Amino acid sequence: MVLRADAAEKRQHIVETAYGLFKRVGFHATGIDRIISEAAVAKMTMYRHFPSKDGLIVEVLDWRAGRFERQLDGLAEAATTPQRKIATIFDWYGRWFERPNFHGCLFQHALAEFGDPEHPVFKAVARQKDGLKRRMQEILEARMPAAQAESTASALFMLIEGATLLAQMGQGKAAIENARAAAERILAVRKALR
Amino acid sequence: MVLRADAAEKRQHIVETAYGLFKRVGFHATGIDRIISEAAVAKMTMYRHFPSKDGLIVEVLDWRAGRFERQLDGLAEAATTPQRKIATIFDWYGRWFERPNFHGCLFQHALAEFGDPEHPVFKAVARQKDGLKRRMQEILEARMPAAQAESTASALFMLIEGATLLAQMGQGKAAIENARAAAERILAVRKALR
DNA sequence: CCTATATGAGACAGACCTGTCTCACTTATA
DNA sequence: TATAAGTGAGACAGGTCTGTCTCATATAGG
Repeated sequence: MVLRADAAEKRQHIVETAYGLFKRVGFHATGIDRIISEAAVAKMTMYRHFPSKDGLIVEVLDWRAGRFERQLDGLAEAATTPQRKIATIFDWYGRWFERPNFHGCLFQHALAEFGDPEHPVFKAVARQKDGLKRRMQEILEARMPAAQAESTASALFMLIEGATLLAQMGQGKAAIENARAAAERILAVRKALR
Repeated sequence: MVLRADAAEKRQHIVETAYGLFKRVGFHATGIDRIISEAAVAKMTMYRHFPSKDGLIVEVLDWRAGRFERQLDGLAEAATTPQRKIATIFDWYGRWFERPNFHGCLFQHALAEFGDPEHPVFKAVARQKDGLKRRMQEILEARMPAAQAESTASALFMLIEGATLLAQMGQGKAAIENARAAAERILAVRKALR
């Protein structure tokens, strides 16, 4: 029972179309009818690929998280020092904030609409956020003890999430600059304490 | 044409009931029927007090923002130095995170569900967030030049918003500690540069 | 007492929601 | 060519949504 190539492509097309709508309109505010209409797909095609709307949301989030991780992996490869690896993450956010179709962080939005910690969407958000925090923590562990790396990564994470919020309110440019400056100070002090 | 005392109380009761539901359930996910049922109020009573659901949401946010500002005002009065005034804000968040009915920041959630900058709800969110950032900026201006106060306030704001996000994911205690430590370092460096 | 105001209860409209189902059609593979 | 998977189109069910409307009732002030 071979899955036809078309089927996989169509499935991915639904994911990306839903992604665009969820991002622009919101999760609850985006109806199934609108997703299938914009994707030019029959309703049953969508329901054959995904168990429910919530299931589709989780897949969209996981796909988006994977793309994010791959992009950061690529940037980290080119960076030589831990300090520069961290900088490339801030670079990524700085570029993201300036995109014309930037609408804030989809994971922050998902957390707002699905506040139940037992809900699969909540868990998908937690996976992505923990992934980013852990990524920075592991980078920092090359330069400081694990406990220090954790608290420092936590601070950098908070700066980035706060900057994303400011960016959604039209202050992205100043936010990423201030976040970067604060991060450099935190890291400089950490280094001095070593 | 005297407004009866009952009417004003009932109006406020609707606001606070809606607040509890929006906070726990979300904005789009909370229906009018549920609000009036929980408030034990007729539907027309609600629609006589508020022009629409969106109008009610804005009033809920403005009321919540006012309560927040008044609480911070009270804490700031007791604090002697700018440094301590800032600390009382972090204290407030630390206590908030530990509350059993903490469900994250209602304004962050509103921003997630109403992403259009022209929407009245978006503007209400921007007012609250700008208010917090400006509050910290004005405190810091007693100790540093305005430009430095702005970038420092921005960094503190980002730490707080990021900590709120972590708190919603069950890491409130560590988050506020790390945010406070990062803030102290940023302020210490700022002071040294003075 | 009498009148204006506020309310409770609930029907109602019109739209939208998720999810299921049928049926005809296309297309890849064996 | 024959078979089966995948699809498009759309009806359909059952529920929910916001917002309007009517009507009976309660109450406060003149």
